[in-house]
Amino acid sequence: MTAAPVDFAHRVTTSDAVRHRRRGEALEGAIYDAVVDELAEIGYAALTIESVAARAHTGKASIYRRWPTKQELVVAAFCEKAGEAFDLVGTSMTATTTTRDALVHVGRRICALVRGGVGEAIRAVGAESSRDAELAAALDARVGCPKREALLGVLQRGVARGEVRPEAADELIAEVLPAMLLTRIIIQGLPVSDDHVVRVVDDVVMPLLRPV
Amino acid sequence: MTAAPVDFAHRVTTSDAVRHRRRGEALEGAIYDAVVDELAEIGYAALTIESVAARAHTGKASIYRRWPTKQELVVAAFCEKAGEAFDLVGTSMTATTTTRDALVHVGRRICALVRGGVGEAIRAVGAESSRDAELAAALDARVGCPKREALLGVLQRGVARGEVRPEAADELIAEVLPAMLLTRIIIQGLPVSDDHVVRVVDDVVMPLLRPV
DNA sequence: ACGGTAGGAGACGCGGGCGTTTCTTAGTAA
DNA sequence: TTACTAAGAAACGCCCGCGTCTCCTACCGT
Repeated sequence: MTAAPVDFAHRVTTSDAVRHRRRGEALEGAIYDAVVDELAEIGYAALTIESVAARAHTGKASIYRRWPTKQELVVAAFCEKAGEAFDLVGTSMTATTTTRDALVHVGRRICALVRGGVGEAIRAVGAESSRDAELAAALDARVGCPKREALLGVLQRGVARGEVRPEAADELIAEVLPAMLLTRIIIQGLPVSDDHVVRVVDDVVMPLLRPV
Repeated sequence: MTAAPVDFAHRVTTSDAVRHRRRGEALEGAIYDAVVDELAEIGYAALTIESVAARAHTGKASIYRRWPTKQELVVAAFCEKAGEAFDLVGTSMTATTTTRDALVHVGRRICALVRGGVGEAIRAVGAESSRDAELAAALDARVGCPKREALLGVLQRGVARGEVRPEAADELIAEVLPAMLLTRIIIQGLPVSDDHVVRVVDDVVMPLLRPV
């Protein structure tokens, strides 16, 4: 015994402007954008699948078809946005770029990435990952590793150029720059200016690197 | 027209063990403990007023009577736990304590504080505070300021003892130690060993402080 | 030109936490 | 001792988001 059929004829499916119907990657991109905007505006806790669907002008079904849970959706959006951020570090250095300038560049890139909705995602997903080892591993592979390698790469290049003492090309030292920026942005919630990045590099990181 | 009165006579209000009925501070302390345990086990998102009440063996009304929202409850619990943490820094140093040992001590204290449920609280409340300036200010006054002052105090004391170069008694330098520890614990969700604290102090912070 | 597939939109039933209220009773102050 | 306040416990109605399902239709391959 099913319920009486509902009359759908009254619905207006096309608004006055003829709506372009997106598919595949174009749709996924729009959903990722909606996720990040939603994170920035209302935060992870208040974010719902329904709110994302509404903002992306799509149906809930199109989202559920791709990601089973809110968490997986946010992780996917986050990885998408964070993915290329560190790949570009290597390619943007020329032979004349000093280690110091490379570090400033990486610092700015971290800030740009983490500003807005993506920072929210880090907090929220990081919170989950402290209780979910699988998620923690996935995040580390996608974001942690690239970041570590990018920074270690800069330091090792510096050693080769004679700008960095060899013992300073170390995982712990490489963590200093991201740690200083991320605590500000994510834990304290303060904005970080370009000027601040420069100060961290010049007053904290570079003194640790310089050969005696 | 009200609903028909409900018969409450069937309720068993006293379990077999005679339950001690707490009041005032004793009750509040039990609720704070329940909040922190709940944060550590299921996280901020999954925490509900009902789950806290159940764990603390109290009624929801007793909680709503004190805190209007989940957020305020968690903030209160967090401040309670974090409150004294930094006050003790000054008193635990003797005349013979070196700057290096004082820093290790502060580092361990930060780790101990942030481990478990309190770390969860920082993440969650920090997330809110990026959208709520008033909350951000309250948190900074309760936790951020004491932390900064404690660390700057250690550095200034080091200057007086000749262990620290004067220009290093700086806000930015003082941030290095907490930044290195907090990113590990809160953002990456990794445990931090005593050994790691020592390495951060000896390999990162101390080299920044030493007089030429 | 023409199915088939997937997208936009939203109804639907369900579950769970919210905030309130009700009731009994333990502890406290007068 | 007695009156009063607040604690422990749970029922209640409400709202809201979940996950599914249905409907219409734009787009794509052939």
